[in-house]
Amino acid sequence: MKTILIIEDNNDIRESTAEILELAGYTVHQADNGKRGVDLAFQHKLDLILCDIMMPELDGYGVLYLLSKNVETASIPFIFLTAKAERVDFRKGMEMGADDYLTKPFDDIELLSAIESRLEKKRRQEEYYSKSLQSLEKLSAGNGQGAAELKNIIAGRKIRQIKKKQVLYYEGDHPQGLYLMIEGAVRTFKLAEDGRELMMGLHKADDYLGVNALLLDDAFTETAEAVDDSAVCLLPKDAIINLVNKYPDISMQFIKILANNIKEKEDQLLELAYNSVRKRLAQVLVRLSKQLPDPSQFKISRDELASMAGMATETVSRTLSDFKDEKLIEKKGSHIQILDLNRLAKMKN
Amino acid sequence: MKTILIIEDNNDIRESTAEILELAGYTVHQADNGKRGVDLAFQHKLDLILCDIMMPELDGYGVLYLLSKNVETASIPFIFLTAKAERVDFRKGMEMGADDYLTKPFDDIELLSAIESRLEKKRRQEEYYSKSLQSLEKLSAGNGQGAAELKNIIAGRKIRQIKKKQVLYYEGDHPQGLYLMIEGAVRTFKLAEDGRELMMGLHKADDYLGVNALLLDDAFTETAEAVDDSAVCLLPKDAIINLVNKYPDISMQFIKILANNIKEKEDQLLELAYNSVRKRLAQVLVRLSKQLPDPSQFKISRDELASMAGMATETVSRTLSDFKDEKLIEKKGSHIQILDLNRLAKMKN
DNA sequence: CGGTAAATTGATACAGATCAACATATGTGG
DNA sequence: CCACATATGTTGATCTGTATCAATTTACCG
Repeated sequence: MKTILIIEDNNDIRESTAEILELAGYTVHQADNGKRGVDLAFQHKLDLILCDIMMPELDGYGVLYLLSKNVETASIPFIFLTAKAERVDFRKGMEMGADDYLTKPFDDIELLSAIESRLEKKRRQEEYYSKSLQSLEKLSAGNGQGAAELKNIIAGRKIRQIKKKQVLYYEGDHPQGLYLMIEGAVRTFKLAEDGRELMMGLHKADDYLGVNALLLDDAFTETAEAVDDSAVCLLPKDAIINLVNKYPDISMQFIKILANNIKEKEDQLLELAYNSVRKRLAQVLVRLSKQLPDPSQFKISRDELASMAGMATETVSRTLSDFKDEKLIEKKGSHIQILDLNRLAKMKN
Repeated sequence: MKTILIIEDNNDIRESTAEILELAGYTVHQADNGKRGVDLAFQHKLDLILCDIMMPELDGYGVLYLLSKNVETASIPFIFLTAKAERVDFRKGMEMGADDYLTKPFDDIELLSAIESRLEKKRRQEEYYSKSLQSLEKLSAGNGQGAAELKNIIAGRKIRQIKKKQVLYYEGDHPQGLYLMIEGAVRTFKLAEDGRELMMGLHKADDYLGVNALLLDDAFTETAEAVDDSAVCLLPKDAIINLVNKYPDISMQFIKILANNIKEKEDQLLELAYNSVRKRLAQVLVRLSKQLPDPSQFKISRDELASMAGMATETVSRTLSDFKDEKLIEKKGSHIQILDLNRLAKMKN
């Protein structure tokens, strides 16, 4: 039977909720503060967590943060219990990776249906993505012995859902493992001293994330944030390091990833140093069109474009308007449609 | 006894020179055009090459170019034979890596002493650098089995001298192997479409060059040019690839090099995108001070600084003058002395 | 010591940032 | 489903940092 953890400082609420769940046939663990909750989550194999936001010691956000940083607990469905359905809180929680919200007071039906629907969703997702995983196997490429083991590791890992705008990891965090993207898109960026951000890369299905930090055994040098709802698979650090040390075909694979990365960065440097804003933006559009699922049209904010091309958002706006006048693109709001990719790619300074 | 190859289309000159050399006790091979000369150079183990510049089929520069691209022949002393001692020719030849010039007509004494002095120089250099190699061994670091083999490879390789401004390889060339810097400094740069160059890196003793291209088995994406007279050691491609595939400690070493490289490039990107010219130049000076042998003072042209910081040479001039006024540096011609490294490093936008 | 290359300085032009006002989209609650 | 609110995008006016062009001055090397 499924196991559920309740983290809630109010004894009445916690115990009555536990009672309901036990009656419904779940195994229940209880924690009366965040710290204990995290401890319990690490000790037991859980299927779902209910967690209050406002708590002494360690609040709900803190719990979620700690759990999401650990490989084992990151993919456990997480439902917040909250007194007032405050807008801000809701957003913040969802952005951090909570799966649902329950507003107190809730009745039995509300509670049980939220839990069931969440567990069911999880199940369906796992089923769905196990298919994606199979298509990925070609990625962990080839014939070597290492490739086979890598496939095993990938197949055995849970898949983690990431909602749009949610952060996968922050610059300065230490890597838990290697992220393999299953679906969606994630952007990585660095922050300048003045807070402006510069996009370093855009990653889609089949890409590895955090290769650098993992292999150097150092902190992340970039922040990774989901552009769309995405799915990633976290391959544990030790297993990967082990594989790299054991199988030349695997280490060669990573070497190639790194070396290609360098090439890209060098090109970006050259571009940034000597190309006009016009040309830079055109290149960004071309790159996006190649990397995003639909090559002819996509949604992207001016802010993101600006941080990709290293310029001001207003300038992006103006330049896009120019492009539109020149029949290179069509645009409406944040929706951009490429009309003449060829001419964009050949744009001169 | 030493073996010498003469490449010269004029039969009289070639044969009389060969005669002199044979009388002096050298083994002599002769070629009456560039192509045949290159063939002979690949077939025989040579100690020195004499080569005419003006020849049909393949001229002296072509011969030198082809030989310098091959691992086996790159370090053979190369002396040009030339009719008029034209300044331009001289420069060009020396920049391409010729070791000496003999102006026709030359007498026996001139010829023999040039050859002897060149062979002697070579010998002394090898002796000198074999010491450098020993100090390098710590580089091919550590304890693994691979490290030991790498040491062997390095110890067995000839050392190649590179004169200031000489090009080690061009963007688009295919790598022969991996360059390990023994002494001096080499800069790598990329060319923008309009011909301006952007410096990607500055490499000094103990650095590997061309890691990227070699491991990707692709063309060089940058041009490498000596900043000072330098010495490099060319480790043959096959041997390195072999080592990487065989020993995890070696592949890990390269992975670290690549990953660190990416980090650097990312920082440069951020810098280039959002920092003022002032700050960028300051950072470049700081980086130079860290990478060059003498941290407090060095010689560098405004052009090079400009291409490192991605700006116009005039702007470099102006900014350096500002720095001087602010007592951050002292300068005279292309000679720069750092006065306040700390304040330079902390320069704000 | 003279000729050439490199560095400096001044004047000017202009791309793109910034500030500000406004328009349009997007999402939410009634 | 509409109306409101907030976020996002657009456009205009202005300012500024840096490139560019041109004229000297200074360094460098045989």
